[in-house]
Amino acid sequence: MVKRVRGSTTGRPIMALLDLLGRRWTLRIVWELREEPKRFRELQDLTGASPTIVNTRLAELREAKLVELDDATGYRLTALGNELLRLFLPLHVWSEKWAKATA
Amino acid sequence: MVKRVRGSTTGRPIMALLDLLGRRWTLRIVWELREEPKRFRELQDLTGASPTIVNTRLAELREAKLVELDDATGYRLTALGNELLRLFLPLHVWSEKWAKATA
DNA sequence: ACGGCTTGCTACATATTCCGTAGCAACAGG
DNA sequence: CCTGTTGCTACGGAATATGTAGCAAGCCGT
Repeated sequence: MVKRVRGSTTGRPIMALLDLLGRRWTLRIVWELREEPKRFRELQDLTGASPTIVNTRLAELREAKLVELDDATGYRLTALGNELLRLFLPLHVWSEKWAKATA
Repeated sequence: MVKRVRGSTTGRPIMALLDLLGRRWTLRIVWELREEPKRFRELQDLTGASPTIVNTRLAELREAKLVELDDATGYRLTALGNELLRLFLPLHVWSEKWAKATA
């Protein structure tokens, strides 16, 4: 497994971030963790992704220090991950507007 | 080509949006269009993605009314796309902080 | 009218990634 | 023990991405 981030040879953090978030299920998983911690299988059921992918994405997110595993409660966002999520929260509102515009 | 958005059977716009943005190169392409319009080959060179994918993503983004093609200048964000981008701009600053934290 | 250039876009074979199912080892409770 | 839950992995087939080549249409200069 390659460590280097795809398409981001520039070394610019924003590129690495866009690459990380631009992977199937990554954004969705972060989103599902927005409120309460979730178990591995919960994330599986909620997203509908295969365990292979859930595991891979969780590993990437953990390495990126956006997600951590608390044995007692499950996977949850780190402080850093929460900051990121907060940047994404306006998307929820905006997506409603977008849905109307594209309908 | 399937119209229905992957993994978003719920009908919730946020899921459709997260799915659309969570595809390889989508976020990156939107990002590259943040300032000036770009030509097809410019996007190819900037991102390093294959023309097949660039074309596919541009088609998706155009259908989502986030990107449009102006013959004179190239691909650019629509008004809607610009709104979305503005929600993402704080990512740029945050990514620097994130890079330091993960280093 | 011809060559040379750029435009958006496509074909096709290969490589990578993802999916779906099954199942593992560790642990907890009954 | 038996059963259930935990995180996680193996593996074969399906979907997606890559990399290279090239097409048709338009423009520009000669």
